Amino acid sequence: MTSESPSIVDVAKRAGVSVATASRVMSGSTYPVSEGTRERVLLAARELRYVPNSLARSLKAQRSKLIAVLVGDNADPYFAQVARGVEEVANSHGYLTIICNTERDPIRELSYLQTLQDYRADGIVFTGSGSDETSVPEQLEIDDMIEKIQRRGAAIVMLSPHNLQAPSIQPDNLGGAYELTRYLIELGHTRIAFVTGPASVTVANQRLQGYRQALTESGITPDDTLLFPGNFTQAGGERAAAMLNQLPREKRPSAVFACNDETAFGLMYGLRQHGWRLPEDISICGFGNLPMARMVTPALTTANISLRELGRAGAQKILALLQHQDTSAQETFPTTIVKRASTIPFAHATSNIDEK
Amino acid sequence: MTSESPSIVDVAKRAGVSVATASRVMSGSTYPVSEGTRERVLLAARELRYVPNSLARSLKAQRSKLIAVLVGDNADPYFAQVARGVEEVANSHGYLTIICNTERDPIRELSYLQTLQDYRADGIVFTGSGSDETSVPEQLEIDDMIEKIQRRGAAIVMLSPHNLQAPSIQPDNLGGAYELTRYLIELGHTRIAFVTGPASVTVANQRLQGYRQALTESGITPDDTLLFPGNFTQAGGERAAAMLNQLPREKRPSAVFACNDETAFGLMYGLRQHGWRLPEDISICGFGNLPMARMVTPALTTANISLRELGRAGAQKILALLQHQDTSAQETFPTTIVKRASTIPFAHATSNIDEK
DNA sequence: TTGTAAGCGTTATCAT
DNA sequence: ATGATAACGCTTACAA
Repeated sequence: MTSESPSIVDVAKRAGVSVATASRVMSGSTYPVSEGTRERVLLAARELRYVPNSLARSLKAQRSKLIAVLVGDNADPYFAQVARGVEEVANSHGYLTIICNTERDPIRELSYLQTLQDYRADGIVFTGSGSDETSVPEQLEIDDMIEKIQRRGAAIVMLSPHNLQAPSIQPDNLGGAYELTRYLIELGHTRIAFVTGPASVTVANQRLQGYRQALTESGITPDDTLLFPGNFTQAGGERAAAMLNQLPREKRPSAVFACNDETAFGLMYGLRQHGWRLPEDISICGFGNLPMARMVTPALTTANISLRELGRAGAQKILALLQHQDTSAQETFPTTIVKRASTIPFAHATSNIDEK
Repeated sequence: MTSESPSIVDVAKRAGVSVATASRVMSGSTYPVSEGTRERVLLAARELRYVPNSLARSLKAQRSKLIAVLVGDNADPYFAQVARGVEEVANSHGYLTIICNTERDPIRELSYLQTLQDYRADGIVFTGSGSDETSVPEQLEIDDMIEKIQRRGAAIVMLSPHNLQAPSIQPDNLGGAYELTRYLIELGHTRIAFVTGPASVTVANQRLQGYRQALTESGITPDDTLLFPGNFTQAGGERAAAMLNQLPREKRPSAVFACNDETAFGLMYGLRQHGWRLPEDISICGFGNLPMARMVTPALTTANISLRELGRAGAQKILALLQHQDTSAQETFPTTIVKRASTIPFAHATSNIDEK
């Protein structure tokens, strides 16, 4: 138990030099040290199996070389990929990555922020947060905390829409949803349902807005009876399927826009359980283009977000901020729609044929 | 930039007490402090917005309250879920979780272990490592490193088979694969192909072994021409599909055991691209029971591993070890097979019908 | 080129 | 019950 890890003092002693010199060698300082002593120190360190203590180093240096990534849920492939991207860049720059699952709960978010402040994390990448709700008291505290963290010199980057005072890289949710809806309309669909995300989550509402905008522009009045509540999970999609199935035939939409891919997967599964044939009975699109989107049957039409790349970009922005390189405060991250088999022309849909 | 975070010294000054007293209050020590002073300290801390420095605390306490989880790739849902479970338990016990993507590369593994040693991580959960290759020089160094880490007093737990000196919780890969293969045999299949995992990765070979064992016991001689190389990815599964498709009709298997679910997904996708109908043309099973396994068409027969729970168990074992509670060195984690639509009786298979 | 010593923010030991 | 002080392991002025 008593782990007598050798410290730099031991190394110095063994090498017969001062701690300062030993430190200069071990820390890779540019400070001049004669070749002879350098080697003696290195040798001593090797012999003692010396391991520098990052905690002490960080304490002294006032920077931890720790980057945190706050995600809604790492078990969700969306977040898992973003986190992967963050870690990739962080690691290649000598940073460790701390992962925090917030479950989109402001209380948990706040608690993590507090802890990360305690640990003097150098950077924090936010994703899967962002609520429209400004009335929640925690939101104010989060605002406050974020400011404190930034004042300390740490960098914060948001990868989802947020009304906080921090640089962000935001996927073009509105644009993607708009394009996707336009595409459905071009296919001839007019009754297009929408399965929402969790209430008051900004990303979800941005997508809803894009959907509505496309409808309106095409002269279709958004019909709120075609809005079904979801929560970004497969289970939510399945519940929406049950509700769709309850609808009298003539009220059924010929297409559904699911707020994210997971929802679309659950929706497809649920509808099929209820005996619907896809895509004949209904066209479906998702959002995100998860790796499974092309694997399901029928392959899912969706909007691609290069999630791993988004994570990488987030981490890179953190690094840039830490070096006080001016980076634009708000960047947009492209989303491009991917047309696949889950959406077919209204002309081919059974809902259309039935009506004939 | 100059972040004048107040330290405990400032709090003490403001409260008009010694740092010792302030510390006793702030650290939640059991040491007696009069109610009056306690409140003065608390007030001062609040006014100064004092945030204890975990780095300093860890340095002093010789424990970092950091737990690391080493995964092959966090973008793989298998690992993402395990990591989620680890983080869940870690967080609820006041630990932060560091995530490390090793890409199953011993060099990267070693480098992470080194860094984690530097940071004095209290615990390390390994998963997605474990090679049969003992000849690789890095493997020896990893052994060495692990021992060093343990000597320091840190806890290490393996969640995949490993020939290292550390406690482990291992999913019953052999048993699951055995059961799954038995099931295929019961369905009447005799020509059962196997898509492997990455070469020399122990988990993959354990599954192969279970498959072989079941065949042999049923009097079927394992046929190595039915072994197709995979690598635990969708892409690997797709390549295997192409190879299967090349096979002359009479040499085709009537069922395939894919070494994990991702491979099975790729395989299904690939085969369908080549015009195969599933499950009529071939039965398929995977391993892992990822959330998508039930969503694909046909729903995938597979062996369930409660991955999040596995991660939780891993973290719990770390905590137990840190408190020197004796926990059994080697635990087995159950796998249970889940029968779904992707596997049908040989009697219903087209390969059988064709032969008639 | 090398060494001395102060300090990063805590906590624990020993006095008082 | 409270306080002074010495660590924890490292880096960096400042001296030599």
